[in-house]
Amino acid sequence: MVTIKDVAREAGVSVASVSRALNGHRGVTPETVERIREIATRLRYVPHVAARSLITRRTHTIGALLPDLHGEFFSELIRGLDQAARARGLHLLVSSSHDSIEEAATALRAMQGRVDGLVILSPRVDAPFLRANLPETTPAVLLNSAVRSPAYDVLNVDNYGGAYAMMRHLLREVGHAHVAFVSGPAANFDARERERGYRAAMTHYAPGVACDVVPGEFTEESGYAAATTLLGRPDRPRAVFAANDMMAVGCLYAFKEAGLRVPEDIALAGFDDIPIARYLTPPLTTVRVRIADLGRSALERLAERLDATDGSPNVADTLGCEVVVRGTCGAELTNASPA
Amino acid sequence: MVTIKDVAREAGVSVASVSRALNGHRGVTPETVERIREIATRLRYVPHVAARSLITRRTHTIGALLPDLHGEFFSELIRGLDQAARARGLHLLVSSSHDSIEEAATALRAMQGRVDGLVILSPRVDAPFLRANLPETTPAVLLNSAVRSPAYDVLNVDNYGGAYAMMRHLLREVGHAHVAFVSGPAANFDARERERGYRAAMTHYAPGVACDVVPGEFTEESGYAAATTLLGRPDRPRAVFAANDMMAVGCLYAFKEAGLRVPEDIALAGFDDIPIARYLTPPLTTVRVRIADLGRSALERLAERLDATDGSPNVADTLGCEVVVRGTCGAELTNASPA
DNA sequence: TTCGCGCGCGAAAACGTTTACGTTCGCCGC
DNA sequence: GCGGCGAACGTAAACGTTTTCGCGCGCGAA
Repeated sequence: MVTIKDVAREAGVSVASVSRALNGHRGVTPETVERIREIATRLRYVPHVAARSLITRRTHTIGALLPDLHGEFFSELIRGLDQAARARGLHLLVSSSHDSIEEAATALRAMQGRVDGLVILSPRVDAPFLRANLPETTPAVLLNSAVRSPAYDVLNVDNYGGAYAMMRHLLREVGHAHVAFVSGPAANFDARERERGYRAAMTHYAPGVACDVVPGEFTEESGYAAATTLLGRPDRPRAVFAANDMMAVGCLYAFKEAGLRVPEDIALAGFDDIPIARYLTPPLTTVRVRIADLGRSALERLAERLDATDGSPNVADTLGCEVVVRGTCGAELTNASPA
Repeated sequence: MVTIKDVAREAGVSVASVSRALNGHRGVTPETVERIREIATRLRYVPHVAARSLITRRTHTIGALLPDLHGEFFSELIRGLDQAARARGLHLLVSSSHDSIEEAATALRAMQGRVDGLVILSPRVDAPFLRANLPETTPAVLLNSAVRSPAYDVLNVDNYGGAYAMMRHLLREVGHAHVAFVSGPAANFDARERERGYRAAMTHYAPGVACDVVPGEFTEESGYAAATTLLGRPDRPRAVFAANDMMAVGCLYAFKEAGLRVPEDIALAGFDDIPIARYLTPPLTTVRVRIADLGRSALERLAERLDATDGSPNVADTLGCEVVVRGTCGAELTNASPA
């Protein structure tokens, strides 16, 4: 293995000069820099990462702590994180699929000293947990978290706004008089925000109409079950808004089984825009979230915090999302008919 | 920050004893071990990773070099890698979305010294590339690679076997007399293997019938285009096998547009079992690959190699896949009709 | 001429571990 | 009683960097 000493010897200078030259510090003439550079590349010198971070106390690595999430969401998030990290010369250490909070704690502890900062996405993580498991010197940005603390940056998808916008679309633009809502698990922050958006939009765009919330669990099966209860009522709703796409899929299957036409007999909308959404028949109207952007922003926020030596104030911010109109909401039907 | 010295001082022993005690080496009495352990946890001592790997020359981290792949494949692979890594106390450094080979090279170089070993999945990586960019001391296992070299472990999905099995199903069990094949990009190793499986099965199960291969690019659009050319022929095929699911999706849309019923008028099969597959109408018959298992195996292979000081011989191995019969191949039609 | 100052550079300390090598001591066999 | 030996433990070197400090020197200003 070739070390900095070999380069120094070959160049006839001290190791200090080599270090300075290669790191672009001042105190070495341009000619010497050039010579050292040339020799370093010729010898294929690569600085020893551990030795360097032993003294600089920087790893140039950021950790991603993720729950057991699947499919597109996961890969899009990593894609965003990875791209932004590479652009800044940082590395990405991932640790995913933590079902339990204990697992997350050990994972967090194991990352200790390996990372300069953390991106944390976990529905169960709260402030006390972080205080207990995260050394306060390590900066962290929390994704989709209910935590509001000056100690951490928080970056959320605008679940409230997205749900509100979808409801606006259904009630005002498509013209449904009433919309039922299939909610997500109560413990989930995203789910709560989406329901809040539903309720707010109902009171605004359908004043006097009572909210109609059926519980779900973010799974296809729970969506199917929720749809079944809705259809079992004497007055079945003419439009259903599911708090995520998987439940919307469950609803769609239940509706088809019941012989209902979507969207003519019953309209449907989801949330997330998973890739499946556009391949359903009919394609699912839903709310798109730019996951990769979320990851990118998170990493950039973190990188800034690492560069800034002083503590600029931590902030909570949200990332917008947009309504994608496809086949299930009945928008074409309304547009086709004369206004 | 609390170091090993603090623990030593508190326990009234030397740093050497602390190191030995905490690492489970012999040469220290059980009572002392216990005392040191207790003090270490009380002081929340965490060994400094960089200092340790500076001298042990181990990072306990493995790197994953991945191309720009999307969706389920990516996340499933990482899931498998991550689980196996965690089980062995290893960490996972990912670097993904490398379109060009140059990008992959810099990524590989940047991982130098940060990882003990590598899992590499990249259609473009070949032996010369690895020799040039990978220090030969770093073990690597290659995923879905055409490389056959004693220097590297190779772990492949059994694309040949999967394609062969699907063709056997279509020709023999469903009873199609002929099947057309939409191939993938020629540069892609997976694609070539799948085509090889198609051809072999044709000569075996449909001797005398000529192979019928239409080029595709693994994209939905190319699948749509391929289907259009097939339908434009005077004698359109009664069954089509697409080299991956996305192209099958494209075919399905083309068939529907042409007013054909699937599978009554034309049968269809894909390869990969992406999540979309089961939500298509009708659900897509395809070949399932256990991606997470692939990741798990890769990491375990690598971990073994790291533990084994001597060079056990490197091997090339394949991971099986299975035919999943759904709606598009026409199997129920045949089964419903009297044999 | 002289003083000071900045620049280029080298020597060496420091970072926190692991581990090779001593040293002490108790014990066992003769 | 004595030599030898192994167990328990300490000392210090080593890993490869970065960075502080100091030194010499050239140059501009007084």
